Amino acid sequence: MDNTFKEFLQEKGYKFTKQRQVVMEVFAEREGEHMTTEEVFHYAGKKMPEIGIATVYRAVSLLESIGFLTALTFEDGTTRYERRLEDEKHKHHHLVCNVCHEITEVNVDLLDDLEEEIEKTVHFHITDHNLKFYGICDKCSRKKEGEANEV
Amino acid sequence: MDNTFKEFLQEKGYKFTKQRQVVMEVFAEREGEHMTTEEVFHYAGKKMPEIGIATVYRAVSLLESIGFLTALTFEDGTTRYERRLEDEKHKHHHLVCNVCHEITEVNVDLLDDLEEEIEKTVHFHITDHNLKFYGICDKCSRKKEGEANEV
DNA sequence: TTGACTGCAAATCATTTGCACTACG
DNA sequence: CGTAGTGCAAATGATTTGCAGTCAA
Repeated sequence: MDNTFKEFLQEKGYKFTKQRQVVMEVFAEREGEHMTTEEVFHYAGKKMPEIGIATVYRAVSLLESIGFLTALTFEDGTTRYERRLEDEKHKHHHLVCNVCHEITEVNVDLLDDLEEEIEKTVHFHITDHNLKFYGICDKCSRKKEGEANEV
Repeated sequence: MDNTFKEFLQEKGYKFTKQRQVVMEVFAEREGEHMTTEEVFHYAGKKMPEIGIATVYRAVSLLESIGFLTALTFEDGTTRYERRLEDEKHKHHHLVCNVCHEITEVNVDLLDDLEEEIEKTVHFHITDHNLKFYGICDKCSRKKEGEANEV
């Protein structure tokens, strides 16, 4: 598995260093998580205590630029990263719970029609889009009901 | 017109101060612009040189909380504000040009169906959504063509 | 070997906060 | 008049950068 990581970097002309490896491993071992750089640093530190946070910042932004990661920006301004899956087509969007702040994913391809419509109407060449839904997840809304009954 | 501003604040129990007035005026005079707090500060300073940036930060976030403004967060992490129009229904989305960074607006209501679908499928109660399109605006793509021809 | 990469600490940038002062209601 | 609101400067938090030392190719 490490080998894939190594190639990923070397194909693009970057060195495969221990710290980059560690950062990549953190993402591989935490599929589905959306981590801030601080969080990545925290997990990376468990595997390699000497790693510096500046290095993690540099690694994470490098990995984003070469397509290993995708950056997500939320309403509250925080930036989080997720591992970019191989199948690029598979565009997904995020549901952000306002209570527990958990981020889940949904697949909706309907946006393609929308883009086409906009391109024609407004003459704007769309290359990317960003859709996030905010609300309350199932878990939290059940919890709320429970609390209400306790009164 | 100032009177509306005054009421807007006083109805919610806030004082109508000169600095808040100035900030509101800046937005009123720049309909359609999406400004960072720094930019608001800059324009406000022309009307009232003594105003402090901390006050502008405070004013802008107050105005957002009482519905006079809407905050927008972009991919690059910047937060910008736009004046919230009276007709809340009128949900619009943003087109962000990657070249000139100009932000334009589009109206698309199709998202409602999408939300409904998601609510049913994933059991997530959606209260808000955020959709942005990134690409190249008409103006910039024409400019690019021009440059290509110059070669 | 040697330039890319790293760790560290200092710098930067956006935003927030403490505090004494001011002015709106 | 009394308190919410302000200006200023210092504090904060996230991210970046300069630099001397290190290590992958």
